[in-house]
Amino acid sequence: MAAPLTTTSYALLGLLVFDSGTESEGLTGYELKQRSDNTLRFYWVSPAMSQIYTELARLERSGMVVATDEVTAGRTTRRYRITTAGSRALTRWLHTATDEFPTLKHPVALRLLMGALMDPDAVDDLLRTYVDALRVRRAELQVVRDMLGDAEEFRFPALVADWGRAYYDAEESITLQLIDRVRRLGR
Amino acid sequence: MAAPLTTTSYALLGLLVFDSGTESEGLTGYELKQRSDNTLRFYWVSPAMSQIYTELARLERSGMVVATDEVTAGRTTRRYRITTAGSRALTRWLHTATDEFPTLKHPVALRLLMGALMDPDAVDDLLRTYVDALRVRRAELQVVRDMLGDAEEFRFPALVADWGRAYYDAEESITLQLIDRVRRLGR
DNA sequence: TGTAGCATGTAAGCCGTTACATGATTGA
DNA sequence: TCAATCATGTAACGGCTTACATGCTACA
Repeated sequence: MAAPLTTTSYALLGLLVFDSGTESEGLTGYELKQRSDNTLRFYWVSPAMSQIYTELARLERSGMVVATDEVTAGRTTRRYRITTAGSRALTRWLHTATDEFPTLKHPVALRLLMGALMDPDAVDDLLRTYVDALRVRRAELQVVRDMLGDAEEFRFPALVADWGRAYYDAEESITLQLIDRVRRLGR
Repeated sequence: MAAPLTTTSYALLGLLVFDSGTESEGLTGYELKQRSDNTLRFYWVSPAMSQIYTELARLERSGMVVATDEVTAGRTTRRYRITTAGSRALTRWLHTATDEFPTLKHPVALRLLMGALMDPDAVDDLLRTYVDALRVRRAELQVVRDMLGDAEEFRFPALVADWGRAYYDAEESITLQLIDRVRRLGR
């Protein structure tokens, strides 16, 4: 058995397996970065470019992907495709029961925990800034959701995008309630 | 200016500042771990024991905390208290506007993204297991919330605990809807 | 002509985890 | 007496980020 992959590896394999349906030449590291900025970032992380290249090299060494070099006038572009082994490994991982719970690092909640040390205005500011950021995020996700449409092949990504949207909506309404409660506290 | 602290450092300082109000002798690394398991873990992370000791040593070097050794018959216990410098640094950090957005690593959403590669039953399983885990978490947080009560000094932690509870509730109801949608898809 | 985007990588370093190592105290 | 809990640390290492380094291509 090969060394177990990280979740981020599987996420990248997921992007590649989606692409493989379309009979394309594969994806470059650069393109992979763009796709992960579009989708993965909302539910996992969007790895740094350098991390993607490192990961890709590792996946290639373990036979999960194959690369083909396109040499176009002095410049080499590497395109990666998922292999049968890669897609088998991915499917196996998907079917492996897991008890991993989502990890949340919430700097706003963390700060609010110490709200007693803050000016009331600063607390209000903190929460309002967060609501604004949530709206921006929600809008960004909406763009992605619109791109997915209701096409058969994008059913699951669309489902997850709807999930994300509902999550941002819930966060916003909770935060607005908090703003209210904090204001009443202040007086 | 000293080297800037990590968010986790500030989180630990927050635990220490809360304790300092009660005129205690300070907290041991071990106690700090217990407290972070109780609160921080829901909104940030609960660092490993070894990380807490490392962090504490660093905070001491930079004058944010002071340690006193209690030597009790062959055994040494170190208790840490926050210093004035530490609490000033913490307050400054709290008032520093930030645009950090929460980081979410959601293995369930990530897997659902690739739901097309899974057995319908496996997808159902995945989501149901998640709902169960959410309920456990919610119950754990409820215990913490009950401990906080409606005491003046725990107002903000209580507020944040309510936030967490509302978040788990929202996640549960969204996930239940997803289970339904996925089941309809399957037929 | 210059800047934004395409494209690929290496190096240094931090944060944090797991594994390892050790020993005292308390209560069933 | 034995297990759980209290208590403190070191070592090895992995994942990921930022900074650095390089150069082509398309377009305004």
